[in-house]
Amino acid sequence: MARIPAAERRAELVAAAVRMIAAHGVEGATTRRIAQEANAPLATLHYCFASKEVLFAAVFEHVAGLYREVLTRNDVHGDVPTTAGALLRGLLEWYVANPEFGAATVELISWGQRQEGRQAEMVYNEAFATMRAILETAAGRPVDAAIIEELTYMMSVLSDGFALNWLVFTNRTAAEPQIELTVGVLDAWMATNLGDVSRPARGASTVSPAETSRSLASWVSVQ
Amino acid sequence: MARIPAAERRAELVAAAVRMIAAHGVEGATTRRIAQEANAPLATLHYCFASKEVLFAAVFEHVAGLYREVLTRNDVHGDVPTTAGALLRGLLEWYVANPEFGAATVELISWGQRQEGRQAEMVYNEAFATMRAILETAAGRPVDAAIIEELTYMMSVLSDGFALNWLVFTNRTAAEPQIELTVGVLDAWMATNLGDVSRPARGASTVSPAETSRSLASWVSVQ
Amino acid sequence: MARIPAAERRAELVAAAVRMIAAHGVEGATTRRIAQEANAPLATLHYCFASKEVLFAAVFEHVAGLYREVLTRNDVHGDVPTTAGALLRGLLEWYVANPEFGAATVELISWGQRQEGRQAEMVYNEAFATMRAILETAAGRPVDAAIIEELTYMMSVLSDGFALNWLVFTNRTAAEPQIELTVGVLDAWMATNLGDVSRPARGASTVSPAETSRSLASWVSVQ
Amino acid sequence: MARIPAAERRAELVAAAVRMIAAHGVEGATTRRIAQEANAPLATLHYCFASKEVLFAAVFEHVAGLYREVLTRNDVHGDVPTTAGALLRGLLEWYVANPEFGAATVELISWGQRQEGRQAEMVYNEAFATMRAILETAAGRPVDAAIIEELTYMMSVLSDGFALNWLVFTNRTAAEPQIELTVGVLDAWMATNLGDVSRPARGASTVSPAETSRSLASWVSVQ
DNA sequence: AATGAATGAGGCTTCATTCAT
DNA sequence: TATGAATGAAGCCTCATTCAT
Repeated sequence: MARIPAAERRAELVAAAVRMIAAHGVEGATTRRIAQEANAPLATLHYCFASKEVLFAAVFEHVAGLYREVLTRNDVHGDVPTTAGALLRGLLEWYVANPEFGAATVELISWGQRQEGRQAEMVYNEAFATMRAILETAAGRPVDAAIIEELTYMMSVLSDGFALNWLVFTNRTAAEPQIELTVGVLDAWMATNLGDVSRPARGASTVSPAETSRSLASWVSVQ
Repeated sequence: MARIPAAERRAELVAAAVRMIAAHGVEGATTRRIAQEANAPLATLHYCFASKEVLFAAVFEHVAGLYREVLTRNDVHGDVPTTAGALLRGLLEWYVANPEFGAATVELISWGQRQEGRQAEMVYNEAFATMRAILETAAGRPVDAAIIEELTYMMSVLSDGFALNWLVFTNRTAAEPQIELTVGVLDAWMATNLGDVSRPARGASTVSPAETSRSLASWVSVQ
Repeated sequence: MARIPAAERRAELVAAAVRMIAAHGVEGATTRRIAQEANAPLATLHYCFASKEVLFAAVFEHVAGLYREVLTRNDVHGDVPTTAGALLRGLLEWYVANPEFGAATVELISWGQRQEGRQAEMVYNEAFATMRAILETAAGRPVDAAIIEELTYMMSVLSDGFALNWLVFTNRTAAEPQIELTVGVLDAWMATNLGDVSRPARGASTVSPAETSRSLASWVSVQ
Repeated sequence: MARIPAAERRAELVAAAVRMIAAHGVEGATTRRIAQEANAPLATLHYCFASKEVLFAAVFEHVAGLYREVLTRNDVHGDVPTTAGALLRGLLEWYVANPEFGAATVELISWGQRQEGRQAEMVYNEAFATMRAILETAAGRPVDAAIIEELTYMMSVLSDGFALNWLVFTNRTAAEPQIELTVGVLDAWMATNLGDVSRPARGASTVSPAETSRSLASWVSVQ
């Protein structure tokens, strides 16, 4: 009966939903559980959100916002490889620090993919857009879209793969070296491929070391 | 509905369960749907499997077997980097060729992680073991466990990350370059960390013995 | 939503309720829908009417008023058979012109019959009273109550039966002959029981004084 | 847990549904109430009927069957007017003897009219078909379809109108004279109009008494 | 006085499971 | 042994109503 602004109630419910999805999966995140977790009567959930679907849409927005925030927070304002590495590291550390969010995200992605509305895509696209913006700022000048695309794609692949593995094993002691390893993979790829604007889309780089370093030189903005 | 021995029914039910999980997710793979898909009475499901959980355990075994088979089928019997690249490529191509199974696997992993029995770990561990065995055979002799560990870890991270992205976008035209890119990332890392810089991403290694220097010298089996 | 005095709101809410009952039946005429249709906040409905039941009581009054109006409007100020026929015809044509209201009325009658307060009876009794008054005026002098009773009863039976059939089939092309037929039945009965055999069904009576013999002689006002 | 043949259970549920509809209206005939009235757990209702809608379809069939039975039982195998009068009287007496069924029927008709499937029409059409068959047999020879149509239409109008009035007032002492009156109305109309095959569809009969009796003579089968 | 916010009760339906044969 | 029949628990959602302002 406590009079709580609707906006606040909504936020509470979304947070509770994330927690329940993390704990019991999308399947187990029932309206009852979510409402109870939010300390609200079941009917209140439906007062704030017309349907579970609508609530979950808000959850998607929330998760997308979290990603944006994590990425923004980890922008080191360095050159492209440095920034990309920092972003990836930020994501991985965030997963390790918030195991529930990793779990919730994986659940949501795979659930959202079967729902109407392509909400899973939305989360990805927003994350891609944020990465892209940060990386373009880091480059300090317009850069080949294809390369940015590849870079963001690999960052998402690596962070997702890391997250799935972490979700399964949640081995805290292994996490740190795994982060290093994963970031190292991105670094290795950037060292080998970054800066080569004319690099063919397919196949491993055949760029000679000399060429690689030169083009890389024009990439790493000294800012 | 002809009376069919329980043993046969079990296999049918597992297959039906896999199909239903692929089609509707773990959430949507209800006992009713599975039984119907297997052309069996609902009660038969519980006659063959004590509970849904037990049925899903069998499903996990089945999926683990699929992974083993995909990996085994893609063993090119080359040196380590070549073999690792081929295994990864095999996984990614398998995901692209069977979009439902990618979805089903992700669902199962994240579901199994919440259940008793660590079944998700089992699937991973079995896949790791298979990769390890193949790579050790490729190496031709016992090798540093840590390096194999890193390699298999990265292969799983990359294939999982790829799978998740593919699950969301299922963009067939983008898939091929993404496969190249993802395999290329593994290559770059192997080249950097194992020493092989110029091996082409696809096909048998054309790396010259000279280039295969340093760490790789002790690694790449020329077979 | 501008603040509107309660008195005005009451009328709006009753009108909205009638519309919603017509459109969705008593079952579907929820407080929410009624409030929204009246462009009023939901709480206002309960501010204006203690309960849904009270609102529906007002709806009954409204419907009773509609009947009174339809009957009054169709008073042709002829003799008794002519007037009775015109009243019945007026009702039937009203049903045909307002299919939703026929539905709403049937719904309300059968709903009201289950509620406390005998509101369905009230609507009938008011309609009977209106018919009685019109017919007594048509007779031009006090007449045998039993005959008026029979006449009004049959008018209600015929109009209700017509309404129910029309409600089910809503066949516009069939409606006109059905009206003729139904009015014709009343005519036939009046002719048999009141003596007027040949009065045309429609328009003013052309019955000759001579034919208006027997019981009707004491009945039909020549005015 | 008592093992009851499904068919029996279904019949019990349908009967319970009719009783609940009569008592609380279609609106108040909730699955819970129906199940309880049938002494069955709620889930059993959905085991026997896929949905409330399906249950209600069965209820419609049941009611249609009752009508057929009442009509058949009241076939006196006389000539057309006698038979028609007997059928109508049978219906009215049935309503008086089973007030719940009248109530349930009115509810169902007005509810069914808003649902998919035109089930209300089905009930009517079946009743019309039964009447038609009985009357044609009574005529002893093929007769003008239009006249049978008019007759059956009026029988349904009169019985429906009677039922609605009875539903509202349920005045047992008034019922008997009302039955006489209602049947009398049909009789009067038949006496005036029956047998006139060429009678225009519109307006009261202008048939002279002589003509009427003659054509009637050819109608009333002496059998 | 008027209304956003909130809610207990109950709506229909589906679930995994067990019973009785 | 297999399987139709049956069911308690729980799913999401909407209802009329009341509370607090």
